[in-house]
Amino acid sequence: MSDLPALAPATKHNHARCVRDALDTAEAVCARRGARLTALRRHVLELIWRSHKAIKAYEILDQLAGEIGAARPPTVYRALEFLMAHGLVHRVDSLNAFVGCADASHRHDAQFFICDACGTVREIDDVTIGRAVSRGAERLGFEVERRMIELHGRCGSCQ
Amino acid sequence: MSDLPALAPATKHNHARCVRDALDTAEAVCARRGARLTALRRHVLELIWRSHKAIKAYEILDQLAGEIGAARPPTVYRALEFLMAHGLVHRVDSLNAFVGCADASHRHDAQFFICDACGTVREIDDVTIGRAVSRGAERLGFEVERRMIELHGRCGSCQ
DNA sequence: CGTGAATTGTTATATTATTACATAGCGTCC
DNA sequence: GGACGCTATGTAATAATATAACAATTCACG
Repeated sequence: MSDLPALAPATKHNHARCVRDALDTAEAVCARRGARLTALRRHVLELIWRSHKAIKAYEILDQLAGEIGAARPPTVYRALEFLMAHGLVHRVDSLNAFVGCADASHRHDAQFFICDACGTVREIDDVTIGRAVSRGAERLGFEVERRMIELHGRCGSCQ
Repeated sequence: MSDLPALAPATKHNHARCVRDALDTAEAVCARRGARLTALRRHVLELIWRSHKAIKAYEILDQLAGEIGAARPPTVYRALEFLMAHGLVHRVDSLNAFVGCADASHRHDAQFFICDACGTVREIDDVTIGRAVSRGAERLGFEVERRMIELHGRCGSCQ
């Protein structure tokens, strides 16, 4: 399992461009809101986008430490908190890890398909799933505020 | 937020019986499989069933320690591992906590509705949600092995 | 510039979980 | 019944994940 970009092989994927787009979107989103995408936060976001796998907070920490010299947990967790607050990054609860948001330009539901073989996390927003959940909630009289939908298994190229 | 049983108030709920049923089912499931529901494992299962909230491993540990005297993390985690392996308990990843399985008698999909106000976790098996997920996976060529669907919000009585 | 708010640094600690190895219980085969 | 082997439990240490609390710095804005 390399650290290089992991995506379905059928997908012609220019990852440099993929990262650039993510960072550009992040800049735009933050600018629009008057939020400060500082060098540190941007750097953390970039580390997260090095691959399409979920990355752990302490992996980010190690990489930062290797580059900046000093880095402590709060540095990373605060950056993550900011990035998540602005929808630029998602936390994958079942992995205690973080992944770049595939479409940070607007708020949306998301479901995560996590390949346990190669580690790739594929984010989709499937309205059918969303609606099914909403109807289930309604039947229970439950008001949903946060949805965590994470499916583990094997991606197409790892089966 | 008390530690007493928490369920929708409309639900007339005899919790003593609810626990007894859970333990009986557990005995039956284990007997059928030749698995040993030891005193310790049974005790942990009982602690988990004290309420319909998710309980943390270290809360179980504290309660055990108060009763048995000594108790160390592996004791609890091993019991949990056993109980989960036999479908008697679910892990709620978004809470790092554990909840009794509402229907341990057979394998099934599950979705969890977690009230962030009172802590109650309601487990349902909604085929519509299940099917929607399966179709989404199919479209991606993804083979799902484990589903984690946890919806946070407010239950009917906490809105 | 000077000021207040936001950001980052730093130390310590809390919380969650596992590894590794020792001991004890328990079934079964002769 | 005793030796063997397997499963379960005890114990100590530590790894992995996350937050609290307070100090120092930076930055926007007047």
